[in-house]
Amino acid sequence: MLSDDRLFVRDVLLASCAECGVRDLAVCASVGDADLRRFAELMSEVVLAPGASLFTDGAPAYHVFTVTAGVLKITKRLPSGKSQIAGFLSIGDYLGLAHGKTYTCGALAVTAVRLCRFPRDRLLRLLAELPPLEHCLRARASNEHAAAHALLLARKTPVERLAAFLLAEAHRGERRSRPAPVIELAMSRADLADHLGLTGEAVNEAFARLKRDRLVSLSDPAHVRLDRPEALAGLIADA
Amino acid sequence: MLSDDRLFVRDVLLASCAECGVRDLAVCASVGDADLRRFAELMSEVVLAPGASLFTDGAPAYHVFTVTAGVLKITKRLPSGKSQIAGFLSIGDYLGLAHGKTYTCGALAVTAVRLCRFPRDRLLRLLAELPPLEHCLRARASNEHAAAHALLLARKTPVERLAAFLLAEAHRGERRSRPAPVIELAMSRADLADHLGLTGEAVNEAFARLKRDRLVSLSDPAHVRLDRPEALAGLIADA
DNA sequence: CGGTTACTTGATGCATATCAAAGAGGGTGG
DNA sequence: CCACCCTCTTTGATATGCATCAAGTAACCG
Repeated sequence: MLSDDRLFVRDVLLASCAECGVRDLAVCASVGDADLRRFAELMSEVVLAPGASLFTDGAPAYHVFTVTAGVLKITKRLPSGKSQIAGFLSIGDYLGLAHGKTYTCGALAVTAVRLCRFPRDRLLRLLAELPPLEHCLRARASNEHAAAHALLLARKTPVERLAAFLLAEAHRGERRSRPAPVIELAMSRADLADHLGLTGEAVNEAFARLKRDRLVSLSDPAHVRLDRPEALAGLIADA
Repeated sequence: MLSDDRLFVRDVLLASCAECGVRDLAVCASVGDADLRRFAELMSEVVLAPGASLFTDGAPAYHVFTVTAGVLKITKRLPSGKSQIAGFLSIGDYLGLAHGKTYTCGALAVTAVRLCRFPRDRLLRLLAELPPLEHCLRARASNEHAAAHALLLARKTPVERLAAFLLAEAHRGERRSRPAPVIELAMSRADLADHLGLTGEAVNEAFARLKRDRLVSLSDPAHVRLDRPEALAGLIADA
């Protein structure tokens, strides 16, 4: 996906961020006029053609960006190898400020895109001196992370949900009795169904399938033996 | 749901938390022996019969609890008025430490339950002097909150997902152009479908239904006019 | 003007919700 | 101790809804 041939970078230094028409839409608005010059000195401009990749999931995070025009899609690699679109960014949004040293997601241009680019390490040093900007960045980051995470969990089959629940219960039980091969379900099927977002019948059918495939065995409705936990974990497509 | 007749509270002060058999399973383990006496002085014991309510969603949060036996279900009231089971708690878990002054969820006994009860305000004062305990509490709280939130979003129809997305886009657009009656979708149907966890056809069908019900109108595939945003919001059963 | 891509529409099949009812377990009262 | 009733669990039949497959239409580009 590293189609850098379609990625055009022009190190054009604007006269000043002060002249930026979209400044008040972005985090840049929280930089006072006094500090704006030092801020602008870090910046260079990037232009992407539609479909071009800005950075990929897992790549070293050298830069932080602010979108000044166009739309990008943020992709997230799933454990299964496939990737899903976690969200879209447009004018005024920023991206690339990962916690670690690599990007935790990929970014591709949907339309033609124009961005302001900041070297990550130099921006981080500057952040320490500009509390309002840092605050602004962190606030936006947490918001968008939460929203993005939400939709990724939407598609789950009854078997997947039940498997996830059983493994979670087994894991929680491990802190008491070590091997924890049998878990005790104190709640009714109806409560379990409610919690998993299913009907009682669907929960039962899911249990039936797990039993048929010899993944679990039930001595009675409340006691579930996990015969092949690793196979159970395999059912959960993506965490 | 306030079946307090079935809620038996015995103010039995244990000789000491030091004799507690499940202490090492709970957050109490992070209280050193030296501080344990002051900690134990706040504690009283509570016993619940199966089905009994410990506290209800929105009630004033006077106490914090640690489960020493049995299983509770945590219920969360949804905007639509119905409530859903957000999770189950058992031995070693604690509950009731809300951020505000009221409980953000309800708690009902599934089996017979025994708990240790601590007055919230006095515990909070003690927390300030016991950093390890506070750290332990906060860590557990964030984990379980995140896990609980995840499953609540599982059941969404294509129309609900699309409506939520359109409203989010409209809201995001408001920071640029004020009334924002028309939103521009730069991304393809396929990208949109991927993001919403649907197929392109399902997205289309959802658009068709929204058009048929006069909630939105499309001049072309990329421009969506929200004719009745409030009705759109009504489609989203629960946030 | 032909080719390509994206959007839209229709037909089919699978999976789960919904509706309905029959067995299993536990508790109560006779 | 037994019979009865009640709740929970389990099973089956039907219907809806979304995915999948397949084809047609419209816009864009060479």
